[in-house]
Amino acid sequence: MQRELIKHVLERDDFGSTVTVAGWVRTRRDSKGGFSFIELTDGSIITGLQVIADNELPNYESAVLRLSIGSAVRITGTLTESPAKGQRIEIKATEVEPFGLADPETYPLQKKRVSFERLREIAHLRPRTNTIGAVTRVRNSLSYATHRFYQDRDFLYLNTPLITASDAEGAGSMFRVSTIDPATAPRTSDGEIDYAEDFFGRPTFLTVSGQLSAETYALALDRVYTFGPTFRAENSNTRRHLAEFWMVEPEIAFADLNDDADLAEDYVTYLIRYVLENNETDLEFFNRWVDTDLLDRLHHVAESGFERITYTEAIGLLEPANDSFEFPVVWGDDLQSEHERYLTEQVFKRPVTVTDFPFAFKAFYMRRNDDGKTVAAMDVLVPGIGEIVGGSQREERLDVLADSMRIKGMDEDHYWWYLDLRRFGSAPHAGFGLGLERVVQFTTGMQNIRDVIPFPRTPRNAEF
RNA sequence: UCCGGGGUAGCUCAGUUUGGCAGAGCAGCGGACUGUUAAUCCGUUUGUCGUGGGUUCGAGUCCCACCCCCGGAGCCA
Repeated sequence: MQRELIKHVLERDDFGSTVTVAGWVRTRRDSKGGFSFIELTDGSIITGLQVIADNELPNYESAVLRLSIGSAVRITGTLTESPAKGQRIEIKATEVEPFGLADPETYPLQKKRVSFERLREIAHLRPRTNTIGAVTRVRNSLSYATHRFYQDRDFLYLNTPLITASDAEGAGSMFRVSTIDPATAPRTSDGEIDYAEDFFGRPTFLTVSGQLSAETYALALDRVYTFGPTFRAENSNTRRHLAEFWMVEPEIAFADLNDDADLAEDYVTYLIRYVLENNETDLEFFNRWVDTDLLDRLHHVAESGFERITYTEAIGLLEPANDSFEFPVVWGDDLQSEHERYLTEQVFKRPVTVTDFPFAFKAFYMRRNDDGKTVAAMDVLVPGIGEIVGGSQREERLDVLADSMRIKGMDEDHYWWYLDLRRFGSAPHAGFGLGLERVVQFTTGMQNIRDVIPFPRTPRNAEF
């Protein structure tokens, strides 16, 4: 169907030309001067296009006056310089072709602001709002920029499995994948459900990370990245957690923790600069309506970069402020949210990369440092969100890895292929995971992660 | 899962302290006005007070149980 996207129409200045647009009515205002104003949006840009519909139109009474917020319509008209403030151009309609109308008595969206909580209950209609439309465009930009960043650096895009048999990757509870009907489940002699009879002949789950799979390809093809959905069955009820979210996981061979941190910081900086350059109108909208410090903060990060400190240095910075914390700062304990916030929001006022955490509370695959106490791990923390990146240099020494697994109480037999990577042609390598939704939050100022993914999956919520 | 706050008109909320006629703004609808743009002005319709029990002459309000939402914590990205 012939029509031009509004974002392109708004750039034209060939007044007098004929243009056709299609979209959804945002508002209609009738003038007794004998015409109506129609504001039309089509999702291509946050700005609406103003259409003047004169009552000389043959279907003015039957069509134009029935257009209310949410109605779909195609309009052909003349590109005109706008005589009034508020817009540079407008369309003087010569043809108005309505599609589906929207009964204003029952259409849930209003001209006025609708709360984000309410919009989550009508997630199928919320993409029609300014905010969710802008979030969607920024999210798209971040996805595109991700591929550009890694492709430009010779990374291979790798698809790792969503269904996995590793039941202890160490990143929280998993969703079981099964074709067994609980009512007629096959049982073992001791009464347990017999997963040997299940589809894959063993217990299987939705992945909590593609990392272990990605390592196998990094140790063959040098540099890879995954970009896909990830699942956590935790009963998390916070504005920072989802049961289904999207993660980007690069994995690089012949690299140490410093290379890893460099890559993470370059990548996040690239993302921020990309949306600053390509989503200007959306970011201005967020800066005005959602978070008035947003643009200052993004420019500041894009220019001043990241602070990088070790866990031990972080403890040293936190200890003088111990009185202000609910949880005391102790070397050997993991950093609490309040500690992370203090570092990014009070001490440095910008993103902070914390490295070299104690071995005791980190994952088995992280490379043990020479001090015997810490591992080559890193977290990238940002103001307002907390952790957006978690990564490490991987343990490439077979004997040390096996030792770590024993200490963590893991069954080496389940990881025979992972250990094989260390038996044959092992090499130093590193990687990290970046939470896409948390970056969307950081770059839009949106407070709740449920509003930066099209259809959020959280405990008790899978309606849409 | 734990702690705190909340659930009353289509939406946002007041009313709960001290039990006594179910309220306001916005939206919608009707009208006025106007190159308008969160338009403005006048008029007007709208209720399973989250659900189920209980106390009481009488419960939105008090008691008990449960459900859901939001924020904080934990888990993490």
